[in-house]
Amino acid sequence: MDSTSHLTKDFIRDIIDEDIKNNKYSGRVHTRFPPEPNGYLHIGHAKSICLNFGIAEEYKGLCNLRFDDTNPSKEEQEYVRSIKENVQWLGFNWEDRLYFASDYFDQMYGYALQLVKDGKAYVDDLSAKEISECRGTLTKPGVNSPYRDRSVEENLDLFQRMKNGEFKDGEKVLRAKIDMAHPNFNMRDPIIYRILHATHHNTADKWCIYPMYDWAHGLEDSIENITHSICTLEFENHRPLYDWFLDALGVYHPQQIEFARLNLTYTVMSKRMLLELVEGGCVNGWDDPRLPTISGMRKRGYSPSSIRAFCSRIGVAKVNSMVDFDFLEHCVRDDLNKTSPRFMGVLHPLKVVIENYPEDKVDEMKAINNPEDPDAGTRKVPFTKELYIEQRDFMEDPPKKFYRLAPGREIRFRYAYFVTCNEVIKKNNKIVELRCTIDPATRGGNAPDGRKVKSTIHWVSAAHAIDAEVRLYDRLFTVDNPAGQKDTDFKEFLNPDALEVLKSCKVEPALQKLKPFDRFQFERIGYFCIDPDTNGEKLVINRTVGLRDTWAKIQKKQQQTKKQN
RNA sequence: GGCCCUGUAGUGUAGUGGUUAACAUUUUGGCCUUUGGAGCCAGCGACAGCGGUUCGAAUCCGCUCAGGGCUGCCA
Repeated sequence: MDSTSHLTKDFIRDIIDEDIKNNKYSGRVHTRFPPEPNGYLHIGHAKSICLNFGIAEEYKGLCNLRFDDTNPSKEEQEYVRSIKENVQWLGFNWEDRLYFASDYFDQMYGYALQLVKDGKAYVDDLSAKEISECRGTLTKPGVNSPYRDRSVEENLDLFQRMKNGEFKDGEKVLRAKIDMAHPNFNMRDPIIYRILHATHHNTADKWCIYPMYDWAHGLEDSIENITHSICTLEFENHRPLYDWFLDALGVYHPQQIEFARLNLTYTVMSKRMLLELVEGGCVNGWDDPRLPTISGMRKRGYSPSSIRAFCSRIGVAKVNSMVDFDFLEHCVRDDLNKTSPRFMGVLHPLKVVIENYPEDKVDEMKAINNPEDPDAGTRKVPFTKELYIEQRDFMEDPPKKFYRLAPGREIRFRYAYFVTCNEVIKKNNKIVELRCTIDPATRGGNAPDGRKVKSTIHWVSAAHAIDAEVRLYDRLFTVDNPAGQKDTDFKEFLNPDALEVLKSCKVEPALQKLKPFDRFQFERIGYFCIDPDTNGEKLVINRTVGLRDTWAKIQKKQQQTKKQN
């Protein structure tokens, strides 16, 4: 894959290289992407997907899609559906390797039985609160449960009765017998099974005991013959337990490797916060284009390849870091620039009348579809006497360095003519119309006498324009780290201007042919895509990201120097 | 107070005992241009600190400092 191929190796690929060299796992590479189906995937998951599936591709190995569905109280089929869709959309293929942790519940139970028989696990009657109290603190060792030394026979009996539903939620748990004084909390007799009388999205009411993450995850990896179990940094302290379980059972033992999860400025990435925004109505669902969810980004107009390129280019390491949102935007512009067809669209229309142009004439101007891609060809754009241009492309009293249209000034209308503004028509002191003339000799955009103009602007024929609603998206939050502000709820930093709806935009007729999710560029404005709200009556367009805007920067600077003086 | 992990330009990464410390992004100039887009050229900008080992340390060792994680019957 072109843009997604990594330029330099990271520490994970170094480990894999070393393993292959040493013939560990007989040179196999088998990874997995193991989401819990309790929410929609976001750009942080994309990093993990690209890592796991990407490594499998590079090493000619395999990558499984596995749902880690061990907690029925939080999980839903709808999330399973969306996750599968997102992974596919990103361009990855799990082939016939779609698995559910819940498919292994029988095997996991069998392994638990083995652990009990080996005297390495026991049933504890302590309540959740008591267990917590016995666990000790960061500096004080824990104390043993009074039930820790039950006989194997008693434990076996009790555990089977737990499974048979003889006890209520929370009455008993199965715990590994490790070390209550261990400096690592995860090793202080961790809970393996809890009682939960809940209906599971996959196994329905078959089970009333459910395995805990630490017990389940290593077994899932082991059962699936995974070689490298890649997860995020917060599981570092769990690795000794991961290893302990697999060693205690004497089963196939993959290795866990941890990397730093992705953080992005001006957004939030935790499922809890995303859920809060969705359920609190701060956004319109999980696929709101303001959200960093895969579904939201898709609707916003991000291409799968742009996301893959981003994930590849940010690299993988063990330092906690915060990637600039600017970099994501750079990656999407970079990708879309090469692939997007260009169109002309006017977001804030200002009428222009060409005085020296015949009333009924329609001239088809030839426009290039994509200057980056000659194969994209050309199209015809109708030019007529009455046109719309962008309000910001005209200034009655232009400041220095404003090169666009102004009274008495000649500029170029893209793919059309040199145009001179002669008169400004106002109503209530507001500019409502411009009277201009063209130089007929400049048709196509060049003057036979070789004279130049300072700028080129886009336009749309009034008679042919399609009305469109354009939704402009901006960053979701006003601060770069909304989740990291002490004493203030992250929602306080929501950007009220993250969505701006423009109802009366005028776009060129060729847009009619596009379908929902089609991506394109409005020349001189930015990258956009068709929103699925589009129907026969209404054309709705989402802005993915604006073009780099040098004039806006100059303007900003001019205003700043004005303020200083 | 314990255990684990991590410190390289503003940001993200590379660098595995000898390099003018690299790349990308950001930013600042300039060139080019029928998108003030794209592209091209140049510039600014970093090894957390202190010791040690070594002819030589961003790299190895020690200490200090800083950041992150760990006390769910969540994952």
